[in-house]
Amino acid sequence: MYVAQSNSRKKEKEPSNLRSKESVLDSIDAAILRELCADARIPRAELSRRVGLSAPSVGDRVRRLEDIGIITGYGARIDPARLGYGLTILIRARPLPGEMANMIEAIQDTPQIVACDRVSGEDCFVARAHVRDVAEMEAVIDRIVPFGATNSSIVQSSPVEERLVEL
Amino acid sequence: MYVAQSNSRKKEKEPSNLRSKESVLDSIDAAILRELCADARIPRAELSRRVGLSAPSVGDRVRRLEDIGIITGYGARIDPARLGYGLTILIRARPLPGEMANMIEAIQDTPQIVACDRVSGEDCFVARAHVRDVAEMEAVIDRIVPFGATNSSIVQSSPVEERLVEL
DNA sequence: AGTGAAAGATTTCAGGC
DNA sequence: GCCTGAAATCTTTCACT
Repeated sequence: MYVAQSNSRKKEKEPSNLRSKESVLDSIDAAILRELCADARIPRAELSRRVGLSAPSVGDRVRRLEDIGIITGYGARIDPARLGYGLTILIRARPLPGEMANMIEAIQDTPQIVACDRVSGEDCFVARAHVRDVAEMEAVIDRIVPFGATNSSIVQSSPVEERLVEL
Repeated sequence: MYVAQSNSRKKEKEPSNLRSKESVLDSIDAAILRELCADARIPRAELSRRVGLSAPSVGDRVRRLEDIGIITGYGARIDPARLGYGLTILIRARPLPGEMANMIEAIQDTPQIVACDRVSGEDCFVARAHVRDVAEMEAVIDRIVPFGATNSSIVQSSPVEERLVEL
């Protein structure tokens, strides 16, 4: 099926600047996301300089990225070690039959656990916790153990620090 | 050894407001951290209103929290699903003898992997990746498989979304 | 630490290309 | 969609309580 797409009646605009309503990002949007992930509080003037656009245009794009849900918010990064939580641990857990709800509740009610995913496969949960020492690690594990099997590991290093997917 | 600490010559200040140089946070610091984690771009005036302190004082505290390394930075939160990465997967991996360096390199060079921890115990690495579909999941795994054993899971939900440790 | 005000930036809004 | 320029806000800093 052939449809003439060129030379149709339309305003003479740079085709490369056209972006479909909610799909892909152009290279400038990608640059904006990278800069905002690195520093959410960068001034608009500095941001616009780095991506090569005027401040109002950058403002429009940032607002659009927020509106369509690509940017969901802005947060401060906290160093748990400086708060006294010197150990980061990962806990894999599989609830006993009938204990799923109790295990979820125990995980959510344990403040040292800062993130938890439910995953497919043998393990059911993978949780991340920050603790002050091994004794507190044990205490955290003991909150989950009543409801199933756990397997804990101490994080030694992070070969990949939190980063953005390819754009 | 007895040293008189009360009634010594000092300015009459509220003892509860004294904070040692780099140790604990008072409840206002904790409130500031919570607010900034929830919204790093909150205006100072609004922040000071929420924590019940004047804007200059809040500014001082935020600067201090940055200076002593508790706040390490500010970042934008991105929704990978809106970028087309509809699947989040966790990959546990253990390198074959002599393949440790190659596995680390493969992990770091795979852009879909957005975080990776090296942990103690049987598994050596726990990586998080965002992929567009199962085919891309397979492609990511295949980049690591040559260097050791892997065990992959699909993230189904997150009972605990990224949150701050107790303060 | 708080208040109040002034100076410096930033974000936002016009109007035009 | 982007730019220049001005208005409205916000942040920062300073002096003083």
